[in-house]
Amino acid sequence: MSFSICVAQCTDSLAATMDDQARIMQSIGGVSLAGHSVQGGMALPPPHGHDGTDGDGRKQDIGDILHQIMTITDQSLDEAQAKKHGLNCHRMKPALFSVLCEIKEKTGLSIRGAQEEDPPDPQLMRLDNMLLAEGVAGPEKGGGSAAAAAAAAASGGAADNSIEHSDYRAKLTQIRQIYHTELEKYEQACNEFTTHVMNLLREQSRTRPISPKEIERMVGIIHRKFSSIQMQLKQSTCEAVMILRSRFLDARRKRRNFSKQATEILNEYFYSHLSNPYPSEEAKEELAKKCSITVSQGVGSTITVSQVSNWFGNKRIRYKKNIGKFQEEANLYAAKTAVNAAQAAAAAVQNSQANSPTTPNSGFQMKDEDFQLDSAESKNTLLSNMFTGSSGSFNLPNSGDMFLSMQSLNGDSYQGAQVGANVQSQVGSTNQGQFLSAVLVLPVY
DNA sequence: ATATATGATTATGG
DNA sequence: CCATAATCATATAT
Repeated sequence: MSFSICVAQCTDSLAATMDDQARIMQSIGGVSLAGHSVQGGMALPPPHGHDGTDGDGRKQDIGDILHQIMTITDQSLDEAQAKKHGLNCHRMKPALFSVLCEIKEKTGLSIRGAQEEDPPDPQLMRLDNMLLAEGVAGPEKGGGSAAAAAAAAASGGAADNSIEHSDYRAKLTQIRQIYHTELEKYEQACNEFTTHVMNLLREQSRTRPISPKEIERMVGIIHRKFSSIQMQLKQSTCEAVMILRSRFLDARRKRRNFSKQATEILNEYFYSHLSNPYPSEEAKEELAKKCSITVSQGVGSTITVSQVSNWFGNKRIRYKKNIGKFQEEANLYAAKTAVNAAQAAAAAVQNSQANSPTTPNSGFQMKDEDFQLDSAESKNTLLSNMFTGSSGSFNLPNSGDMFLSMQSLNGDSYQGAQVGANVQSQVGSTNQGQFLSAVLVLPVY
């Protein structure tokens, strides 16, 4: 058939379009639009039988049509619009249209079927779960108000914890807000685009057959596209959260030693309360305050209550684990407190300023009656600690070492001031000497 | 470069 | 929530 042959000669770019038309033309057989000139000057072939007697003229007509089609983009929008309207109004249009629909229905079924409901992407689910777990997705907790509420709630007990985490939380909130904003934006854009496309298709459905299924498919494609964009968003959000988290954890893990002074204060408390090295909450707060005060000159290394707790936890366990290693330290600090106590006592008794060259009592305030009590307690517990190896509730499982070492130092049993006297004759190391001399000062008061 | 010290975190139990 | 014990990871000493 000459028509189809001709059509087959079309350029590749037009082939698909023309193929449809060729089939349509074939299927409508003898029906033609002959005799009805179309607005815009496009003339359709005159009525002809299919006897093939007028092949050349027909070819010429078709050539014209093709030419017009190919140059249609050269025409103005108004012209095209008018032409479209003209076609729409053509009296044969309903018949043509129904045929087109029919064909479409047949061919469309084969187009579809291959791609259908894809299972939920496991990776997407993973991302969703993670975002949910990180609190990025899920119910909005009100951003700033939540942070404020949390801070308020924590201000009593774990204020430091909240402060430590506050900027992490702030950043997380920021990420969440961006995420939600973007998500909403995408959602909106998706909806807008969908309705736009649907309107377009509806508009086009007047001139070309579009089945509801096709629209549905189109919407599906759009949604898939947008959900893939959303997945990218989720992915980048996850990434941001991960980076934030790792940075935060790194920062937290980054260890900075306490200042010498802070360590001294903590050690002093520890060894003066060796029998029960469990500072109360208030005591911890005070220690934290003291430590941060003494170190105030440095960078803002504010030692928090939880840091004090950490310190005591570590200290207890490490002391208990290897008492021998801490002996020197224990003696040192015991001596310090003893000296201070002695000085305090001496000062109190003599009502004068008894300054010792070994320990310029700069860091310690003796005005405070608490401290004096502590000092008194420390003397007692210290002595019993040193010579029994254990005391109070802070029981030491392997206190034998200590006991032995002390025994080697002091073979006698312990009896109050006598101990000091006995030990005095065996002063060996400077630290112990310091301690012992300090102890010997005790009877002064 | 290796060893030790140390602050922080985690797991577990009360 | 607090204590302990183990562990991590870094800081500092050797």
